[in-house]
Formats: sequence, C-alpha cells, structure tokens
Amino acid sequence: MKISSRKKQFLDESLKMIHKKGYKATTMRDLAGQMGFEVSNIYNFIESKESLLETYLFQISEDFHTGINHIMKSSHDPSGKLKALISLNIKLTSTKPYQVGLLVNEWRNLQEPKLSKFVDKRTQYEKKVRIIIEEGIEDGQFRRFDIDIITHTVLASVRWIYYWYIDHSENINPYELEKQVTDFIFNGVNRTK
Amino acid sequence: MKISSRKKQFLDESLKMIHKKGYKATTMRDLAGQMGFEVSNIYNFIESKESLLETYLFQISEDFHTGINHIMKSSHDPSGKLKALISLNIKLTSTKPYQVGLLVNEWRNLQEPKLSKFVDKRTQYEKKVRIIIEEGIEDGQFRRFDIDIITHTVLASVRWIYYWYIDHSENINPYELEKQVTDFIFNGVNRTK
DNA sequence: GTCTATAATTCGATAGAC
DNA sequence: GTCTATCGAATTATAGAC
Repeated sequence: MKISSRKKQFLDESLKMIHKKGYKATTMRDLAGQMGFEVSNIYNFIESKESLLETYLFQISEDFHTGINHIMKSSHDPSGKLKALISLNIKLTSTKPYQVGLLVNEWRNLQEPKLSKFVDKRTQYEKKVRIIIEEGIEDGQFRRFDIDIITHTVLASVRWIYYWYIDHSENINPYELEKQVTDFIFNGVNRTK
Repeated sequence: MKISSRKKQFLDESLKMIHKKGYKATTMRDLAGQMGFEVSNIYNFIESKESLLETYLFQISEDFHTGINHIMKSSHDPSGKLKALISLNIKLTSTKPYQVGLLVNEWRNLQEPKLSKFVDKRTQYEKKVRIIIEEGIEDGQFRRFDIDIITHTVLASVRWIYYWYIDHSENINPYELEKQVTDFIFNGVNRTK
C-alpha cells in the first residue's frame, strides 16, 4: 500500500497547479508537463481527473468534520467552542493551505452524486457552527445578532486565510495569526466601547 | 446604441448561468440552450466568450473603485470611512449579486493582459482599505491589530454576502444586514467587555 | 513507469442561406 | 435574428509496445 514517491510528487504538484489555475482550466497535459512526462503516465497514478479532485476535497472535508465534532463534544462553553473553531481553521489552513483553497473554490466541479454528498456535509458543518453561535447568544456570552448572518460572517472571517498562507507562509506565525483573528471576531476593531 | 431586449436577456441569463456553473464549465452551447436558440446566434450579441466575462468583471470592478474613491475623498473619520465601505459593499451586492459573485470567483479566468490589469486594480482597492484601517489605528479609533491581517479579515467579512443575497434575496432587508455586519466588524460577538 | 499513437468527444468560433 | 453545417483545435482517456 506504499505510495511511490513519484505518485506523491505528482499529487503534490497537481494540487498546487489546480489551485493556481483552477480545476477546469488545468488540463491533463498541464499536469503531465509539470512532471516532465507524457499524459498517459498520469493514469498510472489516478483513475481520472475527477477522482483527483474528489480525493483532495473529501480528505480536507473530513479533517474539518472530525475537528468540529470533537469541539461539539467538548466541555467548552460557547466562547471556548468558538475559539476552538478558529484554532481548528488556522491549524488545518496552516498545514494544508492548498487543500483548503480547493475546498473553498473548486467543490462545485464535483459531479453528482458526489456534489450533493459534499454540499450536504458542508451544510451539516455550518449547522454545527450555527449551534455554537446560538448557544452563545442564549447564554448571554455573545450579543444578540441575527444568527444566520453572524454564522456566515464568522465563517467568512477565517475563510480567506488559506490565500494568505500560500503567499506568505514563511512570514506567518500561526499563533499570532490565531490571536489576531480571535480578537477581531470577539471584540471587533472598535477601541472605544 | 440601444441594447435590444433580446441581448439584454441573453446577458442576464448568461450571467446567472456562469455564476452557477462556473465560467470554464459553462459552454456556449449551454448559454444558447438557455435562450432556446443555436450557438451561432450568440455571436450576434458578443464577440467571444471571454469578452462576456471581461464585460461583467470590469463593470462591477469599476463600481467598487468609483465607490471607494468617493469614500477616500470624503471628510469622514476612519470609523466613518469604514462604515461607508461596508455600506458600499452591501449596496453593490444587493443590486448586483451575480456580478459580485463573478468578481469573487471568476477573475482568474481572464487572459493576459486583462488579468494583470484586473489584479492591479484589485491591489489598489485593497491598499485603500488598508489606509482606512491604518489611519483608524493611528487615530486611536481602532485597536492595535496587524494591519494586513485585519484588512483581509474586514474584506472577507463582507465578501460572502453575494451568496446570501442570491439564495435569500426576497427575505433580506439590506439596512438590517448592513447594521448587523457593521456591528460585528466594529464590536465583535463578545458581550462582556 | 515511460513512451507513441489514437480514439471519441467536446469546445469556441465562422460561413453563408433565409 | 435565426438557422444548418462545419472547421480546427483541444480535451479526457485508452491500447499496447518497451
């Protein structure tokens, strides 16, 4: 079951290229050219172009689901859960920025029935985030917002980070980044309250 | 110079379909089928597939640039400028949600030299947002954050809204939405400070 | 694991009649 | 403004030799 280093190299290079050019715009010829061999060799490693996308997407998707399920089962209060959610996002983004980029940008290129499966799982994830926000408001830890609006805004506040990581990974301290983003989400930009 | 209603209908339908399927995944045959005519008729309305994308992208891009230039020249303090920026985003998103969607998702499908032109303009836009944040921190109106991190987080906080609008436009009160998002960006979710 | 060769399909775009 | 017909290029994928 060992994955040859050549296959691993192919998967890594392809991931980066698909992120950069987009899944549809990246051809099998592009991927082969990046490896310096002919198109037909790709099929020694994978079954099809779409299976490549599926592998990337469902791997990182599972990481997020495993992470949030741990958070939901934890004994944290809503504030603690929200902090853990931010931490989860930054941990996964810092270790797998290109996969996170695909998760954000390329999911809709999945074909049915995988597309519906993916969207369903994402909806489940968002519902769990919604519960954290909802409980925080009912507890009085969070202010009274429209729950859906704030759920989406919180999710959006961490969704851009993969891009930052890919371009500046050498200069990013993930702990400082986590601190800043957490501070923003909890307290906003305003100094005078 | 009057645009025929048939052309306008084509442009509107195509915009929606390109948003839904993605630019690369949407074929000229798809667009023709949506209109109920043959592919060749498309070229009565547009020069090429890419000119279609360019038209959509540079129109909405200009709207954002015009808007932020007015804000930068205004007499508002940094807090007022940031509020105006949020207002601009929600105004453009509520009136042109599909164009905003293309701006977020499809810009990289532009070909050179249009691609570089677009990216340059976007960088200019982000620099202006950065100046607002920077001045707010120096004035003491905003708390001391890493400027780049907070600039990107603020931008991300409003970037998701086009998606919300396309799916729920009938139930959205843009003034309430603006109030909620502004409140989030300025004060965060935390109740106890 | 790498190659050559090619199948089978789809793509954007054009020519020209009506 | 709509059609039929078609071109040339590009695309994913497969067959089979080495």
